[in-house]
Amino acid sequence: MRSKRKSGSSQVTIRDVAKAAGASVSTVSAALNQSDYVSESTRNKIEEAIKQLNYRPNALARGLRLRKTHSIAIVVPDLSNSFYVELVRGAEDYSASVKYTLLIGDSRESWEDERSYLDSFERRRVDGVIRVPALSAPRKRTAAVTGDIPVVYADRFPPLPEPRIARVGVDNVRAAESAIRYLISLGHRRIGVIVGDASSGTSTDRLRGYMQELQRANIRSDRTLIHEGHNDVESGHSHAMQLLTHPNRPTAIFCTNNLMAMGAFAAIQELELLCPEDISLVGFDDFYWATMLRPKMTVVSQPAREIGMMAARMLIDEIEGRQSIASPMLLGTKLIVRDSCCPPRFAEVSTARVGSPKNNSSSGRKRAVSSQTS
Amino acid sequence: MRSKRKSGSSQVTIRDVAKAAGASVSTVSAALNQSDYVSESTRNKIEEAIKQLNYRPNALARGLRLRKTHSIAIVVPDLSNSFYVELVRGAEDYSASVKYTLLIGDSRESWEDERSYLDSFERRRVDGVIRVPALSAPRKRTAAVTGDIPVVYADRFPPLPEPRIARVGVDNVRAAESAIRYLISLGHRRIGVIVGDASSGTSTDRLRGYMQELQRANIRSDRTLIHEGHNDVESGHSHAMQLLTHPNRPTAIFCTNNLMAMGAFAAIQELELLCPEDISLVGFDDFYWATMLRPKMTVVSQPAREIGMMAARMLIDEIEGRQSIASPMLLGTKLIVRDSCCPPRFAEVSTARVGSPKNNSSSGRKRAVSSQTS
DNA sequence: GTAGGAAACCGAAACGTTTTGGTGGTGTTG
DNA sequence: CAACACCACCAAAACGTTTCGGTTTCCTAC
Repeated sequence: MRSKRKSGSSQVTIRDVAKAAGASVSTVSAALNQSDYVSESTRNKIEEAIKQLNYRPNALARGLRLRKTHSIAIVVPDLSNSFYVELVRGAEDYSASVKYTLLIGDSRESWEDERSYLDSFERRRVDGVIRVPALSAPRKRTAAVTGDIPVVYADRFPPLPEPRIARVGVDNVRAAESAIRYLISLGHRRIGVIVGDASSGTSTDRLRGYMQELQRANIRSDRTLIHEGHNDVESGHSHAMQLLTHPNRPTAIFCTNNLMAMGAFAAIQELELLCPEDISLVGFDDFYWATMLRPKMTVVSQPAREIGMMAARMLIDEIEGRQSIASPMLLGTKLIVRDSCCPPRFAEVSTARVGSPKNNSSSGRKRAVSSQTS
Repeated sequence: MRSKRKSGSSQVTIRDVAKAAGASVSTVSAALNQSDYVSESTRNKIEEAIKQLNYRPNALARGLRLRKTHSIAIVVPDLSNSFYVELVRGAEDYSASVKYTLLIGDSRESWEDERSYLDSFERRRVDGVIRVPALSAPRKRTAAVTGDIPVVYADRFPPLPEPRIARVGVDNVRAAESAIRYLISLGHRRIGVIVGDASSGTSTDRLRGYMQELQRANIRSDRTLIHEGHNDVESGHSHAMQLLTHPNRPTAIFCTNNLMAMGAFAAIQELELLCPEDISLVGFDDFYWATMLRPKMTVVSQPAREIGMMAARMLIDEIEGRQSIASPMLLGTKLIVRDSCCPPRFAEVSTARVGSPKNNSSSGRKRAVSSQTS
């Protein structure tokens, strides 16, 4: 009973074109793939026929025959995070420039969804896929699901490198270090950190950067200052709440992704604390709204678009059997200083110091103040 | 010289499965499509073989044979706008629930890009497509590019309805009316509006709502208060600047999309005006950051996800030849009152009023105040 | 004991491309 | 004139599925 499409011509094929142009199927095909020998006159006749019949080549048949679809896929964990939209656009731009189509998947941090996307892409025989694994994705080799096709990891990657799988992202350790170094330079000694889910390598790296930089400055790390969230606004909010209502609260907070930074920002506002006077805040990933908030947020920004482009490039290089960039390709981050940080109000610096408390207390305070006015 | 994939089995096909299971190709196919008669024992053997060989059905071949891919596509104009991400997710959720795959395109408001997406989807023989046309898309019938496949318009649609093409969105006239009515009830008389590109029907509808509501309140509309932007932050910013630096500036501004509202918000901040005391602001589309700004922004919110779901539903209904919802399906909007509006400071109400100025001035202010506290 | 029919399976033809290996026809060269 | 190269074109065989019609086997009923 189901009424099918339109009336007449259900599908116009290359055969129809051939007939109309008085040529053979193979000639039409040759003409289409603008190679091989086909005379000017027949080429014209063919183009005419194509326009006439409104012929659309069937990519399914083509892909089937060629065993190649000229398409790649990307699956990101959260399209509502502008960082990933930027990343996708980078990948899109590069693929378009080399005539590949990009298919997009949004796993919403669910391994189930990611798996189903990968599966669907694999059935569709994409030539390769860029993965930003969901947090809940298994950390073991997932060859089972991606099968035989080329993969590159972007942004996040599993702890131990897999043989034939390229990676591109940023140096998260150094990125975090730069943020912490900056805070320390302002005089902060009690710095809280809200990292993402430990299951993502990025979070552990960023935490490591935090630790290392503290250590370098001879600041004892305090476990109560380290909170683990889930890369979303909610957890940023709740963990910031905990940090801020702690009796001996930090003078600065570093959030390792933009959504958690937003949550922390909201928490600060709710508690009616002054930012940056009462509490300094550093976020991760630059995003448009960061400049729209008051105070404008200081962040360490990642080259999202470049990561996407690089990932696509490395993937397509691999697909076409070209030698590509060296695998763990790490791009640089940038600390963008805006208005959400300043020296701590009462240079609590002192209390964290190692030496005799009183001396350091006063000198520490002076130093902090002077560093503020400088 | 190009090194192909892996080593051995380039592709395992249904034939391999058949061989391994000691069955025929047709039986395996029957087993896969869980219909038809196939005995328990052979079904088991087949499943065993599938697992063993890690067989993945080839969607290309399947689609080719079936002339149906069980996939639909959506192309939205701006993935960095959370409204469209929500819309996409709605479509995704519905399609997934009925076992369709959703392909996503992000045209970035460029007709060239949109066209190329549509083309690519069409070649891929998706079963249908949801379009949110780019602003620069031609307003005439675009059958040429979508060819024969079912289409439904979501959110935006061309001025005159096309015969077999369904539409789903919101009633933009009433949505705008509700915003303006609210502002008027607060006592505003000079209300600026920044609408999107006139080429999208949504913008003209929203402008019409604005006009109608003013008229209903006997307020003469002032052409200098009407600005046409481009649905992006930049133009929101610049037009708000113009409105706010105007000698006789409005007491309230209504922006017809979220990005322009952000731009206006930024402009207000830059001019160091107090919102809402100096200037009230109403945005369009709810978005997460709206609650994070100070003041929290009052917006008219659209059911983005539902629009996406509806669009997918209507499309798939049409694909499967089912009777669907009546075509111009308009969902309701909601005015979400937050903190970005209050009665105008000097009830300039009076000047716009028709009757005796002084009376209305004072009464207007009082009324507004009470309506706010209620 | 045989006709009838259901159950379980199978072979082969399509779906719309690309590609391989040809086939004539036309110049050019020794 | 034979040999050869080259040009423009074509027929047919894949690519990996699904489906249509047919075949075997086995049971039941008369």
